[in-house]
Amino acid sequence: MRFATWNVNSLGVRLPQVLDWLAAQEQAGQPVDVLALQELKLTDDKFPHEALQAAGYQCAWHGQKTYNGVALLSRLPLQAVVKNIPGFADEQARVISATVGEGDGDGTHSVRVVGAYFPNGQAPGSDKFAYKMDWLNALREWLRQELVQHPRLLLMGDYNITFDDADVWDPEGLRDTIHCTREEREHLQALIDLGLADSLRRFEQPPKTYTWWDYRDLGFRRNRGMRIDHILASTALLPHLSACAVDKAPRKNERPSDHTPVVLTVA
DNA sequence: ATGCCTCAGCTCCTGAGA
Repeated sequence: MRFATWNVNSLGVRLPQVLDWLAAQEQAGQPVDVLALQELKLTDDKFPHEALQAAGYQCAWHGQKTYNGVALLSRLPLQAVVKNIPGFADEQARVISATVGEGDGDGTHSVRVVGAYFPNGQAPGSDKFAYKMDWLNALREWLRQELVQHPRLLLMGDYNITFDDADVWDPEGLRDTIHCTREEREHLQALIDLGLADSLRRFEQPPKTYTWWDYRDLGFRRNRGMRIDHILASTALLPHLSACAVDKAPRKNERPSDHTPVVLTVA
C-alpha cells in the first residue's frame, strides 16, 4: 500500500492537480491508496467528494472557511473517522483520522491513519506560537493513547517543524526562526519518543531534500526550501516500510501548491 | 528587509501562510 500527504494550499484551486497526480501515479503502476490533504480552505459543503469518488477514492473531510481544513482520500473504506483531537477544544479544523483496511486498527492488516495540519506558529513569542505549543501538547497526549489502541499507526501531514539543520536550506540564516526553534523540535522529538519514526530518513535521500519552497524569490528554482511535511510510522509498522520519497513533480506545475507530496510504501 | 508570492474574502486591500 502507498500512503501520501500533501498540503494543497486550497483544494478549490488545486483539485485538478490532485486528480492529475493520482491518475499519474496509477498509470505508473504505483497507485496511491491513501492520501492525506491539508489546507483545503473550504467549508464542508464545498468539498469535491463527487469528483474524487469518480476517481476511485472514498473521502472523509473536516473543512473550514478560508483557512485550514483536512481530508483523507482512500481506495479502501475509511472506518471510525475522528475529527480533530478529542478532548482539545479547537475552532480550527486541523486533524482527521480513520482506519484503513480490515479490522479496527488493531488488526493485522489495517492501519490507523492520522492526517494533520500542524499550526504554523508565525513567530516565537507570538499568541500563535503559544497556540502551536498547546496544540502539540494535546496531540502528543492523545497519540500516546491512540498508539496503545492502534499499534499500526501513521501520522502524516504538514508538521510545520523541521527536524534539524539538514531540513533547512539556510540553517544559519533561519536559526531559531519559526519551524526551526528548539522548542518546536523538542515537540517533534517527543512524538518520536512515543514510538514513532521519521519514514523518509529510513531510506537514502538526495541531499537538500525539502517538501516546501517559498513562492517568492524563485524559492523552488533555487531549492531554497524546508522539509516540514512528514510521515511518522509506529514501531509496529517499521518492518513493513519499503520506500519513502518526496515527489517534486507537482511543485513544477503551473499555479502549484507551495508544498509537494511525500509518499510512503508499506509492504 | 516591515520586501519578494499566493489564496480567500463582506475582494481593488488585508491577513495569513512559512
